[in-house]
Amino acid sequence: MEHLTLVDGNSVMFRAYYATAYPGAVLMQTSQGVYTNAVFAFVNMMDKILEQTNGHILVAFDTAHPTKRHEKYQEYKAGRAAMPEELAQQIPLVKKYLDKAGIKQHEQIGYEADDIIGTLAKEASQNNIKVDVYSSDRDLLQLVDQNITVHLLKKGMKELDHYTPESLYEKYELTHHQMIDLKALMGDPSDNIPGIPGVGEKTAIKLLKEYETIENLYVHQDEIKGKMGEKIRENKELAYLSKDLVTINVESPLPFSYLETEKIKIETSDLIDFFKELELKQLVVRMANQNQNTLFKDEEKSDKKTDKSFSYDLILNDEKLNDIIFNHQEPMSIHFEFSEPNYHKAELWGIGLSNGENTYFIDPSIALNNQTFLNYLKNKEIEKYTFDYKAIKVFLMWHKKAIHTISFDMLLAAYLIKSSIGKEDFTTITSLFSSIDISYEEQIYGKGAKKGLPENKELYYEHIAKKASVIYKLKDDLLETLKDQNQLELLQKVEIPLSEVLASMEFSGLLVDNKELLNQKEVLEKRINVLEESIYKEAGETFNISSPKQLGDILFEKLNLSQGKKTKTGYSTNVEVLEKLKDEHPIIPYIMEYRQLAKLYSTYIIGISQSIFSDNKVHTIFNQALTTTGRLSSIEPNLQNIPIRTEEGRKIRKIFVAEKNHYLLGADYSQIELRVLADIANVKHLKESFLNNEDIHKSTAQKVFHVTDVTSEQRRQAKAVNFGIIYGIGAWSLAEDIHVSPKEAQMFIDRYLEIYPEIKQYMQDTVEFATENGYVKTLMNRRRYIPEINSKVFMQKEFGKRNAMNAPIQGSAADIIKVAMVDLFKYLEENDKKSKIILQVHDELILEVPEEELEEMKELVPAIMKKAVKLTVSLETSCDVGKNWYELK
DNA sequence: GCGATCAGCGCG
DNA sequence: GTGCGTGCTGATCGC
Repeated sequence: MEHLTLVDGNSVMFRAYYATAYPGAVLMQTSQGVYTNAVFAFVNMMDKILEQTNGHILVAFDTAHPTKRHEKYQEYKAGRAAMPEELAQQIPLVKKYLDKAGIKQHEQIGYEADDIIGTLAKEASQNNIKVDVYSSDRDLLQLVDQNITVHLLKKGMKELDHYTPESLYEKYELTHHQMIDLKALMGDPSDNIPGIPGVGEKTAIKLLKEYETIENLYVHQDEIKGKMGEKIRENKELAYLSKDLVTINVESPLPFSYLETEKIKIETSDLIDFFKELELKQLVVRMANQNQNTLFKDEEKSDKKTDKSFSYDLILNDEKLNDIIFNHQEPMSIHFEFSEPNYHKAELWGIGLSNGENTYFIDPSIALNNQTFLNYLKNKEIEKYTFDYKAIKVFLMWHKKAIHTISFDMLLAAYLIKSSIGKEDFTTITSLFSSIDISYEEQIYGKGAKKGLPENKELYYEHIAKKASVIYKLKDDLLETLKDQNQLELLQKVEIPLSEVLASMEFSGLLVDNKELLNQKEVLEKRINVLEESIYKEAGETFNISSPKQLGDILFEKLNLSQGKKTKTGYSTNVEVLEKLKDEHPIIPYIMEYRQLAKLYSTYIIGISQSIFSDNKVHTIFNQALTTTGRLSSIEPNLQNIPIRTEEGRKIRKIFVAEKNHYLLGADYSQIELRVLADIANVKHLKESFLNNEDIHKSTAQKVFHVTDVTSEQRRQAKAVNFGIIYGIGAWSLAEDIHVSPKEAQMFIDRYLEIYPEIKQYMQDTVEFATENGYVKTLMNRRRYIPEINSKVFMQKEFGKRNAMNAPIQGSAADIIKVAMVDLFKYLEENDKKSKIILQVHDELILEVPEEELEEMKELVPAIMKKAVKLTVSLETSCDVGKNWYELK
């Protein structure tokens, strides 16, 4: 043995936690709500440290028990803020990780991690063994010697500072022996070590350079003049006590020696299983890859990877497929595996089929040309179960094939049970509802540019087949849960039928006017070029205007404009900051215009061009199982954020047009969220206003400001409050929004809640419900879990409250329009109408309508939307038609 | 050359 | 510390 690594476990864990728990951060959690951010960062840190070791390593921890230091000084570490609950929960997990990784760990009652590390380090050093210590606690610098290097983690954990006797002297001009005295003189507020009052780092270093040690300082105490001298003489006791407290005990009675620190050989699969449990996908994949490399030597072990308890049959030809389908004219689960998430253009990699007892992998090129199989898919009498039905449906539509009668979709069911699964994959969702072990996609197919079918075909045959079997196996459990939670109707009457609607919308697509697109592209290019020139001229040099960093340098260093707030990485240059600088320099208006046009150009003109298919249409994908509130989202391209608020941006809408002899028809709910609020909170005055068809912001302003004639400014402010209320408002941010002082903003809110007292009551009740049950629900029993609401971290808890207040409102509005879509689609289908729903933008629907159906649809669409759900307030809708999207005002 | 992250900004 | 839910872009940085 020639090298030893010692890690201050508590200190590294703290850093690991706070590196990922900066204010406003959403902490990493498993789908069950177990916090894992600190474990993840800790493991990453340990991986880096392990690369530097050759086998001997120990991680030391503090215990909760008092130490010798507490006996000597009751106030030791007093006043230290309690460890956040989110971190405390992860300590046992980190310890478990160390066990699984074969890394020795130690904690000892009466001693701190420092003492354990100090004792082992000195012991090893005396035997001429090189020691590396890792911590973020500067106290450990006193251990530095010829053999011991101390590595201090800096903020964010990306960098380490290394301290040897030489570098220590360079930085402090003190020897490592003097580090104890330095700390003793300065004190340390975080450990509540007093030090000498009035002595900080500067003075302490000066004193130690002159007198070397505290002991010698007091031999010469009378030589020191002035106030400083007095203080030093007065606080002799404190200085010695402090020195005693900060001195690491390098002779702690440990039950083992530095020699017994060898890393134990481990079963990698155990560690992988542990990471899987915690859903730390990155770590699972990393370990699996490392493992693969070592497995080449060991063939036996690689057999262990294939699951013995799972078996499936391969179907690679028509005869066998005919046979199988003939024998299984019964409900089965079907899984289509695609080469990429965009199923409009994806290849089909394989099909899984299962009836619970038998599971099959079907060659995709066989399946799509086999009439028996295709007949099975479109047989309306036989139920099928899927995971992401819409993907299969749309894929088959592109191939002119049909599929019918889906009675269960695992993705939608899981989403209704727990809407936070939105961003998770099949594997994670599976592990949330069962203990079935199934590989991550990345393990099978790789990731990013390297994604593809593995050479070992059985690997993906099994994977795809297994997915089908999982769908079948989990079906009854999930349906049972939905039934218990009163959500069966939401699945069967809303979400699954909605899948059909969305599939049709996506497949229909939205036609693009190429001439208009090109025209706008050229106009924008010219204007952007002119603006660039003006900006360079004003700045006196060329630079990248799109780089906030470079722009910040120009504005705040070169032109010396008054800077507003800062971001994590530098000056903020966002629109709010620019707005304030508008009159300070002529360059600012140019930059603001440049920003606007550059956004339109890159995101909408160029971005959308890239998503146009060969039919000259864009085919978006609506994600039906993503948002935590129940809304849809739209990607590739996102058609839910096409500009409208400025005239400049709104022109983009001209590029989206109706097909020949068709019109676009847009119908939107007016104030749907406020109406939902009025209904579920039973807000008397709000309901009356809606009943009387009043301008809701105006009537709010009349009541808040006690006036009959409302100024436009008053209406604007009332509108901001109305919106704010829906989001779970705070006075501070409302103040920002409507440019008044926080105090005035608070007055507005108070007045508002006096006028609509039921809202206040509703908000209280909702937060209370969420605190007790851990979730909130919508009109149609959609749930959103809000674990943060019971957090001890203030910010997290407040965030939870706002979510609790907002989710039922936003979610109920989402429920309503979903029902309307299903109703409308059904009507169009049953009555053989040619009109098609093509877009949904949260509170509006857009249809493509043939000329001959136009008058009918103008009546019908709003009518169906209005009566989708019966509330105690009416739902009002407006309706417009035009040849392109721009004309729908 | 790729992936992750940040700042910024578009929508309801 | 400070109003909800989204997706996409270009710049930047680390590997």
